[in-house]
Amino acid sequence: MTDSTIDTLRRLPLFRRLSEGDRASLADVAELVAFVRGQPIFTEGDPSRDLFILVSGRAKVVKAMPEGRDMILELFGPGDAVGAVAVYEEIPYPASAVALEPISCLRIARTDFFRLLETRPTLARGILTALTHRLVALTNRLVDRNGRVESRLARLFLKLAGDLGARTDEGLHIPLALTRQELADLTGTTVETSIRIMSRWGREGPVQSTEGGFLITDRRALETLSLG
Amino acid sequence: MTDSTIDTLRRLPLFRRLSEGDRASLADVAELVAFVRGQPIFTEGDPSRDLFILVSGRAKVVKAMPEGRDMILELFGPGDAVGAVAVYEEIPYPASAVALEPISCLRIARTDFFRLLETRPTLARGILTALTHRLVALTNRLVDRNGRVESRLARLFLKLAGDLGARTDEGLHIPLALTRQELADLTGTTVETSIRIMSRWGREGPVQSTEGGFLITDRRALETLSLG
DNA sequence: TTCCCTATATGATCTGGATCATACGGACCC
DNA sequence: GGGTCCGTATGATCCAGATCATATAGGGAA
Repeated sequence: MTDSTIDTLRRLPLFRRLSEGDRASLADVAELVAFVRGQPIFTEGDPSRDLFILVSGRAKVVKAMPEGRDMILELFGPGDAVGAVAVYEEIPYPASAVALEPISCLRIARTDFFRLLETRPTLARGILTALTHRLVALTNRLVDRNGRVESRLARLFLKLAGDLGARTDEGLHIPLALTRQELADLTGTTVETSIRIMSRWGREGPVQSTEGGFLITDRRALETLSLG
Repeated sequence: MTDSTIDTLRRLPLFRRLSEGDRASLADVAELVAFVRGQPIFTEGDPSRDLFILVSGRAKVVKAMPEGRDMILELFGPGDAVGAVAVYEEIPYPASAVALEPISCLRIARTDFFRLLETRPTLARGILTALTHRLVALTNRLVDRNGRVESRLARLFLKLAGDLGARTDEGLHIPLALTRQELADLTGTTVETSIRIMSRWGREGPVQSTEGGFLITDRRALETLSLG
């Protein structure tokens, strides 16, 4: 397993600049684990024993709101460290992480993580960068919660398109199947409202639902909507 | 100036654990500057040349929304580093920082900041901790934006009380003068709504406005409201 | 003093979207 | 086959709070 783990590490931006020795010692303590769609990686309130680094697939970090509603705090993709803050702060996971599709990730125990941090300064630098990026992203999420729901949904699809959109002859394809509920959790609205907008868009508008994802047929219209 | 700067550094949590030598080299590059209430420390879009560390007083970080409305992203107090992310990422300030009262802070130029980061690993560790704390705080801000406006306002006052409330015989006193507009910017509502709630609370409710701040007369009632 | 500007205050509307209700197709299981 | 989920869909109703409008009390500046 160790050899393929080293290969995996070599492909992740976070670890690409490490020396071979660093990567080897990291591979020693990292274990490759897989999850199916909908499976929790960890659950809100659990003691944070492990840090996870996404290798393939996407995951959501959700926080259960007091009224029972869920709120999606972040979407993670390959190379992102999930649960890093909880592990670093030695607090229980403040939110749950759930696989949005079949994923694989590296699991690193807290104790190993801290040992690595002490012995590999370059790793600390990489983590610092990752954290500042997440701070910027979270700030944007805060700002994004303003305006009409339709604008927020439009902005969400523009962001998804930027992150993982693939040009096809029919338009921009987003290969990520999100339920209307998940769209609602991402934009801070209710299922009914997200369904209403999505079905209207499906008829006349700029985004179609496809099996396994979405298709943006009119990016320009989406940009106009995102401002309103 | 350097001597008093070292004294100042010794009192900030972020730098308390540094060696005397570390502090001396930091004091060499830090300059103590003052701002009056309402004065911008830096402005959104400006190139991020300097990092600021608040020594006394409070400041707000605001982002101008497209519709002209302002949004307060964070409140900073003594010991907090303002503009750290922009400086570290070498991007223009993504938001403005404005003094909420007469403040003083240390200004450190980007180049000096990076030089310090390289030569003083303990400093990097301290910054890492500060960043994770801010991540947690920002996440809470995201979650806090749910529920009725009155609940959000109640939660805001409970947080302010926890941060800087002082017990008096009449109740918990918050020595920070925020305008109704700033309360609105913090809770994501309009001036009119924040004025309505504050004047109702002033008559019958749990929070009174005083010169120079607020007085919480019924913390229990505020906690009840914060859940609604 | 008068003028102007800002913060606070309060009333009168209007509406986006939450809430409640009902319905329908598909997947899975017994 | 007939249940029982779950995701999607759509209509009907309702209300918190945005918006618009107007008013009053300081606080400077001239």
